[in-house]
Amino acid sequence: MDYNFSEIEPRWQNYWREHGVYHVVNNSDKPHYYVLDMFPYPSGAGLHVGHPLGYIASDIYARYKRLQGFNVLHPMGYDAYGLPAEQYAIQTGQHPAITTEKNIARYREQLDKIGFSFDWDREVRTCDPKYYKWTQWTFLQLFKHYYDNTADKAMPIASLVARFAECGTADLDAACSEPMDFSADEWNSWDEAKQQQVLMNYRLAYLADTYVNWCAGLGTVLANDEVVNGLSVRGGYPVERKLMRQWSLRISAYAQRLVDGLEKVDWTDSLKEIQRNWIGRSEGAAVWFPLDVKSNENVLPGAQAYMPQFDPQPVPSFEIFTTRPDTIFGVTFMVLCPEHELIDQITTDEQRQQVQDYVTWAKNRSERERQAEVKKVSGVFTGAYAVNPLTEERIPIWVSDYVLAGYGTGAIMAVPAHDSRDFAFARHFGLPIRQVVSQEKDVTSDPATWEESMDAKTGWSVNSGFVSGMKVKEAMKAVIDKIEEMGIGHRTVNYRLRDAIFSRQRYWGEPFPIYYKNSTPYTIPEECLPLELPEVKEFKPTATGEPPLGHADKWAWDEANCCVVDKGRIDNKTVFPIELSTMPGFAGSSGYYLRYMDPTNNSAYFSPDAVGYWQNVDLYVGGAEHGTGHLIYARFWNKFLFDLGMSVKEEPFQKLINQGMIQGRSNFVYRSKNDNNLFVSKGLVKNMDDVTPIHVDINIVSNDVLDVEKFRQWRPEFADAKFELEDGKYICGWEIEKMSKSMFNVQNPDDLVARYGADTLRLYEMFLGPVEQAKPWDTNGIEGVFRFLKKFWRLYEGASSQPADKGALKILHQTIKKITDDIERFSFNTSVSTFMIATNQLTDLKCGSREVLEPLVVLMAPFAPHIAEELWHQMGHESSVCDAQWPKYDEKMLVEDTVKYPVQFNGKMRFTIDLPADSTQADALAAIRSSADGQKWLGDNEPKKVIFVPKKIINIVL
RNA sequence: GCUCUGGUGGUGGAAUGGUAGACACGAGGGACUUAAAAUCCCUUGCCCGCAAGGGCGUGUGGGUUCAAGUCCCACCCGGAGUACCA
Repeated sequence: MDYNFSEIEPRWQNYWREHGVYHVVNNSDKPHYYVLDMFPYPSGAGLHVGHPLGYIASDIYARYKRLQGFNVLHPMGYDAYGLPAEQYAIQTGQHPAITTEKNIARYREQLDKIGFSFDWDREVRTCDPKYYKWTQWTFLQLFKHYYDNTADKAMPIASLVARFAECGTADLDAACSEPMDFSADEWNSWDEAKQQQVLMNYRLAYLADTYVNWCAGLGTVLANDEVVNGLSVRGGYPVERKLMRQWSLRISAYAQRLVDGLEKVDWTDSLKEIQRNWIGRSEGAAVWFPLDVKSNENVLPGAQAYMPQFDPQPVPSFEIFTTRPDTIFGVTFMVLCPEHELIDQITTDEQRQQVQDYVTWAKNRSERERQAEVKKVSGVFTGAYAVNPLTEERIPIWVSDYVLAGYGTGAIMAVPAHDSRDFAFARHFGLPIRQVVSQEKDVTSDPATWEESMDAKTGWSVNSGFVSGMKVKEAMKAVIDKIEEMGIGHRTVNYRLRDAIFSRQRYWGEPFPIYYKNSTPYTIPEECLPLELPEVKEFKPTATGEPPLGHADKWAWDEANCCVVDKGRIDNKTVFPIELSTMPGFAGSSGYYLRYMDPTNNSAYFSPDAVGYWQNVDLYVGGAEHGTGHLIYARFWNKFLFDLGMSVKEEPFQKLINQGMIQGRSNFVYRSKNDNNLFVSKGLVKNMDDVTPIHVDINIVSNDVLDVEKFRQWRPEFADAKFELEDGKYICGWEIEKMSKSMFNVQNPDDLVARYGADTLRLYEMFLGPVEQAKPWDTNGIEGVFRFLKKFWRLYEGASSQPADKGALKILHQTIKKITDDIERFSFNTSVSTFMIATNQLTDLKCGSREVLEPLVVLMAPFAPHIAEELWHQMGHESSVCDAQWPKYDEKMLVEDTVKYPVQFNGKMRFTIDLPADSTQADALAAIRSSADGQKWLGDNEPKKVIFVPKKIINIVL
């Protein structure tokens, strides 16, 4: 009987479903193991061959762990909220829930055909109220907590309130938006609204006026990771900076723990590096520079208020951040960002007009413009001066947009000799440049002759007062010690990581469980969750510019009856308006891995028992493109839940594997420029200028040979196409590009499953190359894998209970060893090769022994579960191969009697020689001498040196 | 610019300091067949040679080593991330 995958595969898929083979329980004597895939957004296009790559790899590992005796959690679900379904709704009026439902059904159908071992009883969908109840719940907890830097964890707001009532902000070290300083009396004298306003400064989920990434094209605000080069990642619309009142998550409070945690996880260095760069920790010093009040009559007394918490100076000062305190003797000007609040107060009358014009211009520039013109230097002098606290020099204060408002204090001390940006600025405006670091001790040169600044953090200080002659590192320490002693600054750390903007002016997302009394936000009680997404008439923003939820009629909170009521009943006494924004995509995906542990729990996010059993994700597989988004947010979310005592591990994903992107391989036909109907085969094109390459659907091309009949039918304009053929064939050109519809290079897994079966698809995706490497999709090789499976199948047609001979057993044990090693290091492409080698060898030996074939089928089961299950049952087993036992190799079976030694002379391989495995160096040399090959190369010469590596190699140096 | 990756036959790739090119695809030749499909066998890095055999070969140039695709230094090229973060 031939290998009939189309009969076998659906039959076993039904069997698995009916027998609940992949159902996982939360209690077991077995050790636990959690294998997770990044769940997909169900797009309208369905899966292409790139999606299952990671799923297949994780499925192999999950099945392998199960065969090793682990209780394996391997769930799947859908990241179901998102922009495309909503954009589609705006265009067509079809409710996003319907679109999403349809797309999920299609995904499920495609996934089922590939034979994954997912426990579908645990499926989650982020748009399901039973699920987002807990997304909303977590948001409420974030709202009700603040970050205490002393305890280094999140603490209840209630304890902060108690503290304020007792001692105000005294000794408080908490993450906040603005430093605050008040007494218990002040706190107690404030009314409810004022107190709420103050608390907002500390909450981990807070409402604030912040500069946001406003994307008019999508009608919403975006997080930093959703914007690339000034354009939205989704849709590519321009993004501008805008000051808006938005919900944010105080993820910056966790910056240090997010950096530290990277030490504890088993991720690739490159991904850790991406996160480290994104968090952007830099050590340095905060230094207060006093204003030169005497020489600047325009400085208002109000400037003093700029330093509310820290007031060491008799004169007004402003704070800067620097990573190079050692260069403080080289400061020749100061720069403020255009948003800096000091600008108005210090600018002189002569400069006022110019400064105002510049600030207006800078603020109105789009992010894209600003980024595109980074090389262009711009700025203006304020007319005011600061004083260098160490040299007492008078230093001009400038305004420029190369200093960013969102980092540090939005003000810098400029050291043009040792900072390339300051250097460019100084050169452009003719400001002085002073060398304070030299690469060779006491050797200086005239900065006027320099072509660039010396940014390196190495060398010695020069022209630097008391630190002159010190190494850069010592000078840094000495300067910080000095400014701390003077009380004008301190050692500090800055992070590039900004708080995550959490509001979206969209419909298809989780509603915020928040209502407003006099524009002060209040939380909807936890027991009233979920706050369900209301129906709306339209998915567009309202005429007044409100988010789509503004169209909802029933969208007001009845405080007394704790229910959502009609908007018409809003009286701001007992019925209040509900928040109109929804949460962003990363809200639902930040904690889903925990929910899989206990997906139907209605009284808690997940039970302590469930998380106590599963702990965290042991293996997470997904794309590296989530490095600055999902993988940061999820780590933050998990750490917060850890602080709450809910999650039990600080890091959610212990080991992480990035699957490489599958690129498309496009095919081209070449249309003659002289004859619009003539297509020239690739080999016959003499000059590429004479032809126009046209993308052609890869589904009508096989091994780069075009099916000309299908091409004529493909599109009406090609119906009468003529061809110039080579050897009777039309050969297409090819190129590696992104996989996309417009390039006609999308490969749909269903077509391949229909043609070759799921097992072939699974093996072939693995056979393409290392999982983590990007590689082009090319169906050319799939035939080879299909042939292999047919050959593997034939091996079992002669299965018998005869004992196996030694050779066959050796092949088996070698295979067990290699496959086990390969799976452990996620080298699945070499596993497939190993199966091919074993099958070829056993076929040559005509081995039909069950003693060999049974363990072999277990080895195959994680890779090709359908054929393995079929053969397993054919050999008389009643239970699923999924519950078989992973074979162990016997070292004794691998022992070789003789070893084929490569013999090198001066490091060049000349011949091989068979020697007994226990040969010594002397034995080997004697054998070489007496062999014909040995005579030829060695003759009667005495080797200068002989390297003999037992069982590996012999190298003779002459 | 900075950071991280990668560079091996016509193609995908293998080789954890020890025989470079495993395993496949493609190509060429052959067997079986009325034919096709399927299956099987041989050849296939480049150069010289009828052959035996030899030389050259892992982006480039150096180095370490008995031995380098693998380790070190410098450079070139591709991909990804990031982008005035002081």
